Amino acid sequence: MPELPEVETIREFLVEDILGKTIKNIEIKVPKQFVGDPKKIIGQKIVAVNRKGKIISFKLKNNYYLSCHLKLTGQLIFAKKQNLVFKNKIPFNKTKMLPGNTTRIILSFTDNSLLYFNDLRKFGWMKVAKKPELPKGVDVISKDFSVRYLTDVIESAKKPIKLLLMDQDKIAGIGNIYANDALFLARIHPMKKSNSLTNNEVKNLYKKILYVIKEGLKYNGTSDEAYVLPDATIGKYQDHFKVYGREKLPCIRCNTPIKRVKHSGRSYFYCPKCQPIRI
DNA sequence: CGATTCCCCTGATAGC
DNA sequence: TGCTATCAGGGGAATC
Repeated sequence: MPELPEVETIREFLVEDILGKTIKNIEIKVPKQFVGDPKKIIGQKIVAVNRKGKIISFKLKNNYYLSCHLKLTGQLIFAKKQNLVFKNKIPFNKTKMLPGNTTRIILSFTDNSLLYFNDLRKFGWMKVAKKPELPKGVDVISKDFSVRYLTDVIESAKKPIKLLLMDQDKIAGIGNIYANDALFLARIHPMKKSNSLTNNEVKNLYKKILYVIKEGLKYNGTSDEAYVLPDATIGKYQDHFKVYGREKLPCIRCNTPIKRVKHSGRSYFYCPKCQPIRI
């Protein structure tokens, strides 16, 4: 599921691929996934490729923005021309060519290159508006995300710390993978009440959050499901998971089997020995 | 208001 | 083999 490292990796690739290009046409195959007036983007040059949290926004020459959220299974894949055969299999698509069975929206540019928005589960969206769609929270890799800010947010919340880390209205960019892994490295139980963390725990957690996000970026994100880079290659952070996705596998630190519990419809992964609920 | 559940969707998987 | 029920999950809406 695309979180900050995945979306930032996509953004960096798209700066190379489509920044400065002019949109020739848009084909919307699933109308519910596109919000706004598609005519507003036709003939417009892309003058910036931005990101905040998990949302990517293309700024257009006419000052409109095309924003995109990939949710669980969204993909943004670039092709220099039609009928391009990709070297890699595209997850959840039957062939190595696009458009595929999960292609929902297609942008074409005046140089005949294309950007495909694929999304198996149809939860993602694109939106055209005069302003970019922005999460309220502070972006994790912006300079506004400080120990001070994290402390303020944590001290004023009672909910489980993992839920807080994933709250996009507070901190933008962290999802289930990096929240679970950061808490493991910080040796904090994911269900621990936010306002029960000590100052040292918060400081340490801050470091571990930045560490796992940087690890995610270093490996071009996590491709354990649908996520691929815009060139259809895969990220590799899944080979470096700390606890996420490791239910019943030995803890990388103490060999204790990793536990997985469900709460509020989401999975919590943790090592019962390294992350005791009481400290 | 805070906490929890439902819902959107479809491929993978388990159960019979 | 083949059909059916269950599950995963970001985030907004509905409900408790």
